[in-house]
Amino acid sequence: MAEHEESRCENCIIRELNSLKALKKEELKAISDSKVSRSIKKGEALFKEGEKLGGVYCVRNGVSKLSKISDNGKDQIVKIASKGEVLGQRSMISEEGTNLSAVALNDMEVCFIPKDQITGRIQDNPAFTQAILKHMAHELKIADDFIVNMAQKTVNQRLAEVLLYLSTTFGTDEEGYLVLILSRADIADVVGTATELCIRTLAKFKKQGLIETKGKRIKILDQSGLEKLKDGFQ
Amino acid sequence: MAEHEESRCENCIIRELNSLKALKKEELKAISDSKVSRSIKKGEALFKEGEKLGGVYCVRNGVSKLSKISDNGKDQIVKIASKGEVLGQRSMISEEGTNLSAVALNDMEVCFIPKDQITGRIQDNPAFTQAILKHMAHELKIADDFIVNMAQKTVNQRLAEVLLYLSTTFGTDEEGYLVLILSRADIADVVGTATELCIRTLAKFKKQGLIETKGKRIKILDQSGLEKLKDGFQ
DNA sequence: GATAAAAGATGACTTTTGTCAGTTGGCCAA
DNA sequence: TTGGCCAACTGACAAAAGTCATCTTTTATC
Repeated sequence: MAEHEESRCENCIIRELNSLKALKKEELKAISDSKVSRSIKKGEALFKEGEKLGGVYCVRNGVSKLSKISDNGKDQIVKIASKGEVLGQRSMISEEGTNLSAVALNDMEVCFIPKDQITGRIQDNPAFTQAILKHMAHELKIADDFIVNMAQKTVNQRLAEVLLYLSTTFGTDEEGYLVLILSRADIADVVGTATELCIRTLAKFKKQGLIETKGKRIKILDQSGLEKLKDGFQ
Repeated sequence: MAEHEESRCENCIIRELNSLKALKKEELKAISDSKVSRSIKKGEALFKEGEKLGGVYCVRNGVSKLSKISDNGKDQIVKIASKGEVLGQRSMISEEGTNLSAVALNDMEVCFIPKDQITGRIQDNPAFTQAILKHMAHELKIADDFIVNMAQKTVNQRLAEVLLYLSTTFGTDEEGYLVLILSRADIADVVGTATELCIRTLAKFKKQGLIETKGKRIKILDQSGLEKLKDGFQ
């Protein structure tokens, strides 16, 4: 029985967003034959830190948080991954367990691609390897910037930055509210602070006319105000 | 006039420490012919953030700090690089200016390898590309861990961790003092705090019998005490 | 729609961290 | 030797962040 056209990797537009676009038709066909589609419900984990993965996950739909629990038991969200992102790639290449946990922030659809399909292509398709390398180099730059932000900026600045990031990355709806809705606790885990302080700071932003809230939904009212704040001009 | 044997890349043992070991004899010869050796005095910069690099620097001797100035004007040291490290590699691959500044912490000897020597090898030697990829994947894991530490740990914990890191990475002299001697300001810039708090915290550690100091030199007295501290059991 | 559970919000307080204004002490060069 | 300079150090205070207890609102479920 033939699968639907759009469920085949060769026809999947998602791959234009990641390193898989460097693969040839035949290679994609082989991957498509061995891949497994999976639905992940909001709140479910794709994998947990330390786990040995048998392959990578290509995100077709939905959003996932990648986090790690520090020695003091607090969770830190390191990245928010959505459509096109390939999860588990890094740990597969360095041949370790995953360093991060991946939990769905809303309902997701992912394709699981077995390990040997990826490692095989890294062995025999230099263009693919180079694409991953370039992507990883970029990720490393982002990580370095993140380190500097966490180390040197205040919660105020970091929260302002996160709100702007959510706006530019995931966009806003017709009413101007951020499309990606996170719990206050999750926002705090991205910012790297306690939930209470996150809530208080949001309330302060609201009082200052920078944002507006409606339940857990957030609307940015003064983008340039937030940008100034993030750069330290308070 | 023939160069000294040990100044040729083919004979340089340093390359065993990095991705260059994946190169073939002829490739190394070509690199050797185009490389330029350079001496950097303590305090001098190899490059500054934002600069476009014409190649990479392979560290033969000495230690360099890699840092970035945050929007608030404070410097954050992201990495301490020594013998074998290749600097500028990441920015070359992602074809951007450097994200970090590199400043010598003591007198250094480096080899400058022109850009096209590296990009050329990435194009035509898959083993080399894979070696860099694997290294970069590992660096990314370290960066993620760093993010979690900066975000979730106290200055106490982070300073304890830095001292242990300096000890295991650069070792101690006959008297037990850390071999790599950093100014208090540099230690503070690694930890991500103000110099005064760094000094105060060192004084506290001293009072607790965890360390001993003599001028700017530091000796670890109670390693397991520091390890407990770093993991949050104070 | 009632009820329980979870998430959001707030007050009061403590701890941690940052800042400013000094003093001390070692090192180098004239 | 002396003066100047810089890094190390200290005290006093202010600001930022974390914690705990409690209350309110929202959401989910029967």
